[in-house]
Amino acid sequence: MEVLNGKNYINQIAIDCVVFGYEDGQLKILISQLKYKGDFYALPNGFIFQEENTDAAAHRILQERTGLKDIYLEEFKVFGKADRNNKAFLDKLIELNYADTAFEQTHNPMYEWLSKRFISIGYYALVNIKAVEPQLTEIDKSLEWYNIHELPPMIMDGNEIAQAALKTLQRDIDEKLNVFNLLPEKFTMKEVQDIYESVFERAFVRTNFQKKILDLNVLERLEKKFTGAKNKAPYLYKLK
Amino acid sequence: MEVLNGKNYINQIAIDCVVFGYEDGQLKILISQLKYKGDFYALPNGFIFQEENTDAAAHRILQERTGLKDIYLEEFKVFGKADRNNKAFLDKLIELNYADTAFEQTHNPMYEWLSKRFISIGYYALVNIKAVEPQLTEIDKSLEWYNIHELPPMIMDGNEIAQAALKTLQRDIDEKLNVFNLLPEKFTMKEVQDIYESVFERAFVRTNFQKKILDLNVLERLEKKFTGAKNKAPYLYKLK
DNA sequence: ACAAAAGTGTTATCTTTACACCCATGT
DNA sequence: ACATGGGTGTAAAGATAACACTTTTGT
Repeated sequence: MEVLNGKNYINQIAIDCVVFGYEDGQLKILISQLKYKGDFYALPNGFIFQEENTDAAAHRILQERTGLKDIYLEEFKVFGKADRNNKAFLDKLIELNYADTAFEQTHNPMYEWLSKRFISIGYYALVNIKAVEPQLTEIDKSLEWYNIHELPPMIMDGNEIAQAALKTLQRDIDEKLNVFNLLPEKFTMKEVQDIYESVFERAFVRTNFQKKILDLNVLERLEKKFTGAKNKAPYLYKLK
Repeated sequence: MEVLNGKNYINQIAIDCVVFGYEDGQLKILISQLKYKGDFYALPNGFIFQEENTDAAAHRILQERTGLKDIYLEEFKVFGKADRNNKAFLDKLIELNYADTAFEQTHNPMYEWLSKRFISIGYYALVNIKAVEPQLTEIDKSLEWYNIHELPPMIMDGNEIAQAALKTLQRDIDEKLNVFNLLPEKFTMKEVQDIYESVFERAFVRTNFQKKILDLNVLERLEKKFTGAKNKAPYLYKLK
């Protein structure tokens, strides 16, 4: 049983979260830039308390960063390569930030703890982006949304994890009908289609897409949405 | 870094394997009965070495028990409840086997190590049952095949893990085309159908099933298989 | 000849796709 | 009036399901 910041975490296991949101017609994920010299980008991540369900840990990690309590979450893959550790990242960070202070790597318990081989459990989350107010933790310089198809290079295998999450979403989206977690209570069909097109990186025929989604029989048609645009106003829908 | 039998394993992480095989028209999985008093049944499981990929660990665990080197394996789910530990099982085992020897639980390092909360990574494997020669490890009384729909009660959440594996197989089987890993090099269409019917617990119309599988365009038709039965001999197939 | 199981073919039904057409909205 | 995007309908194409029919095998 080891300790990080006085917390009783399980050793050598991490959780990495790929948080999907939808905004301006784009599918995005939440990425933190670390508040250290050097452009370090990372997925929201954290560790698991000894007496905490792994699912609960993922929820806690995301609540800290999004303020949201009830988040749609799915565990999707374990990342467990033997050489999967933070050493390269930590050494670079120390080199760029603590070069003059002669950082004691070999006997620093935090360095020891963090530089071990880590197995990470990948979760993906679908959130209503408007409901999120990104919360900086003590190690974040920024916490922002990036288009899933234009991600900055992340530390460790962050980019690989994000791609695997997207692939899982492709597999799950029709089966679990979880797209709607990305949208506010009321939404238009075009918004649903935008998300599908981002997820699958291809266009869908508008009219057939509408039919397919309505045939799922999970949506209730509401009033029209008048945007001021000079075209027919689309209907709003909500989940039944 | 802790030690079990002198091995350098990662703490508090285990691997549980659901090994599927097909025999006598039935889908079966491999289950060990432990060589202790009390009817303890368990999935093939083990731990991960510090310098070992998790996938490699799963392969090693299965090679020890099946003798097979190249096994079709898929990681499918993490089992991470906070109360997931071996305590109840170990205490029962000690009560039934070491009652008179006043087993020192509190300071026995093996007990300490094993009774901690464990996160388990679930893998499922598909093997040609004929190629397997179950190998007893030092803790097994027997290692046998059980019909997936008639499993004995296992220690921990073994039964839950097996059910989750089956559910994953239902999802994967058409997409990954991995059924054929359950069969020998040459097999008949009926054998493929038997497996599908076990996996989905429902009947398929024979003629349509044949068409569906052949339309996948992954099989090559070979010679007929004469069994001595008084009916038309079925063709054998193999993967292209 | 016959029973049992395997293989082929045909038709009906359901799903998916492509696209024509009409409708509402603001300038 | 018209450009723009939204909604409905229809027909063609493709996939799935039901089932009749034929073939092969050993007794």
